[in-house]
Amino acid sequence: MLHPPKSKTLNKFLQFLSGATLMTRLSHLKVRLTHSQRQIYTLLSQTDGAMTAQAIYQRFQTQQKSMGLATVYRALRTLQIKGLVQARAQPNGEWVYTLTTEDRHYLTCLNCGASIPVEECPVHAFEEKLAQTSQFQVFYHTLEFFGLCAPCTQRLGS
Amino acid sequence: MLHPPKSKTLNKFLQFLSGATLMTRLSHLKVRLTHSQRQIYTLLSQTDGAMTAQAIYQRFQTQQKSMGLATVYRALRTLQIKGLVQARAQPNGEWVYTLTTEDRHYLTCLNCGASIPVEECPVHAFEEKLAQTSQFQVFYHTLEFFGLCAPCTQRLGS
DNA sequence: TAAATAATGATTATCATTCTCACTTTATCG
DNA sequence: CGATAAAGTGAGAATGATAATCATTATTTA
Repeated sequence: MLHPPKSKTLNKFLQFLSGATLMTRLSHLKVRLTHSQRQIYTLLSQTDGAMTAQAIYQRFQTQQKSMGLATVYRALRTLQIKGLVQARAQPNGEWVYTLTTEDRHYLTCLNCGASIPVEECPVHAFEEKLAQTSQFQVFYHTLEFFGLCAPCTQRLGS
Repeated sequence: MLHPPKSKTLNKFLQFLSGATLMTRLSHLKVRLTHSQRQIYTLLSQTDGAMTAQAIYQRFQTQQKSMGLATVYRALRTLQIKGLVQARAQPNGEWVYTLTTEDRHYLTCLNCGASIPVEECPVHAFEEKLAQTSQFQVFYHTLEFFGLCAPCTQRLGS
């Protein structure tokens, strides 16, 4: 049984969700978010681009009510398991976090680490099919092309 | 760790390459590999599945001629820039390395970290088109679906 | 309201990865 | 060839992001 979301934050966030994955994500919404989780979710929704856990921590340090570093990591993990937030590893090893509604297709340079978002994506239909045919509950996917960007190709000679 | 065994020799490896990306990778094969790089390449070609840098280091420790840890990391980075080796971040933060000929499509559970290879892939054509229309030199791509595996979905109640 | 449960924060611990620097090997070129 | 430059290597230390600990506080549940 599904409890309908009641808070305004959740309603706003629902506007982001669409399509077949909506139901799977909704099933997780009945679990209330803690204060910290909601704060982080709100921050990510207001931020252009991705943030590292450390950056999120720093941001809350500058506010009246700070948030412990451990809480940031715990909340991010919980938000991921709820399907609301995704993590992506950068070549330098740091993880960046975004809402699962953000861009998630990149050209990533193996040399300088630059990540260029790709607009097009041929796999949304595949994702839905996969979610139906496998027991796996798909929240989001990442399609990443690795190689060398033009400047680095030139710089390295080849 | 979770990859099915694949073919290993350089000749066989070349069979996997096709179309536009073949030339770009061949251009890198001309560059000589150092002794360490070749050793790591050979090890990966003889290993089923992916290895962490630490595991590679350990493996060479047990042999007569050991290899420094820094060298392992340096060689892996160089092999990546040459387009011969790919790295993939696991949810626990560790990186695993495989030849760029291995499977690279997964269902990854956000809770337990299990990665299940997916055979099908709808983006190979897209990759070639992308390599031609962008200045980016594509070595390989990763298509990863994140969510919860069946056991974890049940375990977490939902 | 009281007891049970979950979340939090300050701190410490962990550990994969990178850096440093002295040394060795390989490449370049007169 | 030899000399010199350039690149690669290894041992160990430093880095830094993330996880673990544990006492305390907030939130649910009955």
